[in-house]
Amino acid sequence: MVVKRRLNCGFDFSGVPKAPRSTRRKVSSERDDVDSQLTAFDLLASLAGKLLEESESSSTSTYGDSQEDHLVVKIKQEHELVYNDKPCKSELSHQGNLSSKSPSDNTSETCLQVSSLENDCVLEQTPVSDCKMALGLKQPLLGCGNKKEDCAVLVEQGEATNGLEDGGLIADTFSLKGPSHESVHLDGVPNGSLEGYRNHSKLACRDDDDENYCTYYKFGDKCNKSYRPMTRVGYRRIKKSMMTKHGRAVSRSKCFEDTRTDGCLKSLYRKRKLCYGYNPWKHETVHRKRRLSDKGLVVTSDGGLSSESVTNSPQKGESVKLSIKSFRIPELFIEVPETATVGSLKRTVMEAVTALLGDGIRIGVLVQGKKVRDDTNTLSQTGLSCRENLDNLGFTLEPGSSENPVLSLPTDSTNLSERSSASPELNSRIPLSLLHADHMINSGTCVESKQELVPYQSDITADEQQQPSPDSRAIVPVPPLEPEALAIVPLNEKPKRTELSQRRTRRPFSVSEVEALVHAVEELGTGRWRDVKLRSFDDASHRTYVDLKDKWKTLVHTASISPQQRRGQPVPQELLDRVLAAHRYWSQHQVKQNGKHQAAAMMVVESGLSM
DNA sequence: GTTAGGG
DNA sequence: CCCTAAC
Repeated sequence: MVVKRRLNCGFDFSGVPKAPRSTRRKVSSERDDVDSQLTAFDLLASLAGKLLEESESSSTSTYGDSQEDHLVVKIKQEHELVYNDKPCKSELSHQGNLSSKSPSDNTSETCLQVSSLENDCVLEQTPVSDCKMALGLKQPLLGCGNKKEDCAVLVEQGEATNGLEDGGLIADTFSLKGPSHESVHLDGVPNGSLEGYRNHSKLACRDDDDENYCTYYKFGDKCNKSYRPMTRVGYRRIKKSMMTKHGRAVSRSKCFEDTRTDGCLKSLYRKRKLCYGYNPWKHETVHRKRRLSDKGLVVTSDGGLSSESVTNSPQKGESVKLSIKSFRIPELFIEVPETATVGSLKRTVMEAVTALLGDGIRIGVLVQGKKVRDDTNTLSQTGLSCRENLDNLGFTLEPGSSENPVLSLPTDSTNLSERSSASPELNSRIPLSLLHADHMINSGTCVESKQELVPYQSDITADEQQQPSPDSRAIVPVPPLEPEALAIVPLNEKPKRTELSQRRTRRPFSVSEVEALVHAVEELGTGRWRDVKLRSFDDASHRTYVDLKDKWKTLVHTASISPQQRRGQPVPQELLDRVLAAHRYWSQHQVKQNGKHQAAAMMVVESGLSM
């Protein structure tokens, strides 16, 4: 099996096949110009940054709460088969040795908590000092909940990285620790149980009302090889969700059962800043750990970027008070070789997150788990006029835009649905990735779905999806908490490309582009695609010279077949004739001649003769 | 990093 | 558009 790495993040690839350039390039370079998009998140981030700056001088923030703030990166093994029917203990017994708690990192962090009060968005600065990363494993956690598929390994984040290559860690949970927590954090906080959250002994197993949660450590090749799902021998997939955590309990909304964590907006803000060239994460406050397998590793995040735990305060009059406790990073798929270092893993996750956020994020509103798509309705009309309902209010950070959208996509998916013959309501629940981009493009309204670029999944969807088929974790944006969508998702279908390396959105060449291409090739020939790119498509960042080469290839083919056989947007015959002429000419003259003008002139003559 | 060609 | 090989 060929191991494929999806990111180029400075791994040491020596000895292993290199990842395709096209893939490695993806994360970092294909979003250069996407930051111009002003999204709600931008506003939020800007506000956060502003307030952060202002508060840096006068740090009078609420320290009390801050110590309970921490960011947790959860990684969950997607292959529940690994754990099913296997006592956790047996897997754990010989695995306590990776523990390498490293309280050396004294990085001080500042988290921002966002709350909206009386229509004014207030950012409370809540410094979190000493966000340690101790990538060590705590003692094996022997407890195991009912849902073994949820078994995960908690790993303290830190500098300690050695030994992981050999560890054979099955599943992990990353946790960003708050200052007051020396121990492992569970990724879920029992309702209202901060004490339990802090209690190490209770960390072993979360047993929520909603779900039992087993966390444990698992090491050794035995685990790796014995229980590896047969479907993906060479890979490990780990569900990972990044979320912020807060010690105190918040909403009991069923919608956010696994996300009752407090927010650290700063984290998002900082990620966002990365997109602008500033990389505060270089200081590594992100805590990630990896799961290692014999060949590769896939880290994914849990579903949709759903803001969790919206709390509210008693309201008076018309106003609505709410606070956003946390945001979650959308689905992330990462593959790294097990020979990669932890540091490179960090970079990988960093790049993935950056790429994700860099494409822009939109805010979605959920009411009782249902996505509210009509932006025109008032809150009261949406049913958000009372406090009780506010408990069911949620937000999602949705995949935003891609670069240079042809048309601005509406913030809701109604538009997409309308193009389909089926009912909008139904289609609104269809994972966008299942709506082929080709269809949308060829349907005449050339709107590129932004959402197909960066999918997300809701917690429930992600979790439920992985159960019937580990490999079914398609990168499909499924509206959060709309279980109906599950019936549509082909669970048995094995998506070819998940992870980050999604296929680029198809961007048919326009006639003008074809004309420019033909013109350039007429002068430069067919062996200088880089020059063609620089000459005529230098400003089209989405057109690589490989694209141009490929397009020329198809143009030649198109020009060679009968018009009846051609598909897609018709290319003027005049251009096709020029294509054939240039192709003929350069096939004979190669690229050796530098006398471009002369060559071009000769070509014109010859093409004239042939025509 | 580019180019060429198959998929 | 992706992937790989070759340079």
